[in-house]
Amino acid sequence: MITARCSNIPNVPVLTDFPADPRLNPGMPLSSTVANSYQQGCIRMTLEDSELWKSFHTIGTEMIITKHGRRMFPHCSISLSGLQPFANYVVMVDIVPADNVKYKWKKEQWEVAGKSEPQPPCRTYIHPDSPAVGSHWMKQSLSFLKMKLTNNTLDQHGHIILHSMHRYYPRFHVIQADSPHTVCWGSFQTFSFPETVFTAVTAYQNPKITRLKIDHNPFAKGFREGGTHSHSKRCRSNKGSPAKKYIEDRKSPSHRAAGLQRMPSTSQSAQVRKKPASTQESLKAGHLSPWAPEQDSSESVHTERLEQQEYDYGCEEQLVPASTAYQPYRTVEYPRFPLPPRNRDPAETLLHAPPHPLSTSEHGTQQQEYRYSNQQGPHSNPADWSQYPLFSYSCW
DNA sequence: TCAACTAACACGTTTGAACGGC
DNA sequence: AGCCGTTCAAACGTGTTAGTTG
Repeated sequence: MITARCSNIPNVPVLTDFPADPRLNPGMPLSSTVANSYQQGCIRMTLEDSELWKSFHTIGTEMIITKHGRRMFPHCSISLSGLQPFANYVVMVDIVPADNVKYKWKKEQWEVAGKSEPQPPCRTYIHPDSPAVGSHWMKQSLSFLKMKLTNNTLDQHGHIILHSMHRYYPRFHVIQADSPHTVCWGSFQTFSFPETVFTAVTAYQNPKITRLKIDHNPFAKGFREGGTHSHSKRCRSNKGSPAKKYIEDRKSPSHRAAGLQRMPSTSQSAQVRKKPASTQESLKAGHLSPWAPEQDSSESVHTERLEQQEYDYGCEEQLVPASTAYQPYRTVEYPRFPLPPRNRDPAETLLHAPPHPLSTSEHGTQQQEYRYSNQQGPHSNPADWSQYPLFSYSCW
């Protein structure tokens, strides 16, 4: 079930424990009808590990943020198709608020705890392979494994700055550009996935999330054994540990004969290719939270409530059901300057200027500045446009 | 008093340099 | 000399926990 659609707002999933009052959820997507303005040759994006994401989403994904930066788990990994093989593209991610409230964990569930904090400086993580030709991007999946989240607003490492106890979702941008420094001239498309919404936390609140992470995150294997991961449990001998066995296995002749070697490191490889059985088991075990989508997220992204919303992010964005490759019903192109010949009304293009995640009603000024900049043409120097979230951060 | 946050901790995984064999 | 596979230690990433902060 494809649910891509056109709208002026970020597309986020519907979480049924969100407060019913739409004023508390201005970031919720509109349930607009699917447009038929399919554009030939437009880009498809697929979320890798969508089953894993769904497993977390079902419970209510939480992402740890720390002062020094913490990776996401599950991490963002996507695959692309429909790019022009020999054209250069820059792929980037930013993380934007899913709504304008903050939450608290109370009595085993999330509750609204008031209006959101002023948004921290929004940063963009540019995929380290950028820029690369379309054939490169389409060759294999793109992993944003090394992207880190922090709650340190003074962070100097370029990590994505978020507020704890707020909900966010990642947006993926594909920009046709020869350099990250020219992305502001490139035509770009924005994608988001309904199951990637998460709550930023400094410590896990929902124990189900902890268990799920321990089950799937290789770095958390030290916490797998036992129901409670007490300190005493962790202080155990290395004897028979997975790592020890791993080293021993690699030494054994059978290991060599079987060709079991350490995989070459690559930033492109998806960490979790197959959903372990434990995920399904945990789902079967009744880990369905009251706010979980009760059906495939690709079918759950529309709600009536959303139709009431008018939330002007000044952008268009494609909502991508993760279970299938995205089939664009409508694409958004932000043309270069000077404009290449396109069958598009330039005035319309300006209306769809790249979104500023802060461009909520509270941040209308910045949004206006952004649009103004686009209308005026290229910025004179990087410093001019680095204030805008899409161009503020690169990771190479 | 309580919720949120921080740093330290121990453990597993990843990385990459060094080494040896061909 | 160059390639390939193996080894291994250091660096990194993880969730937990106790203490701190507001």
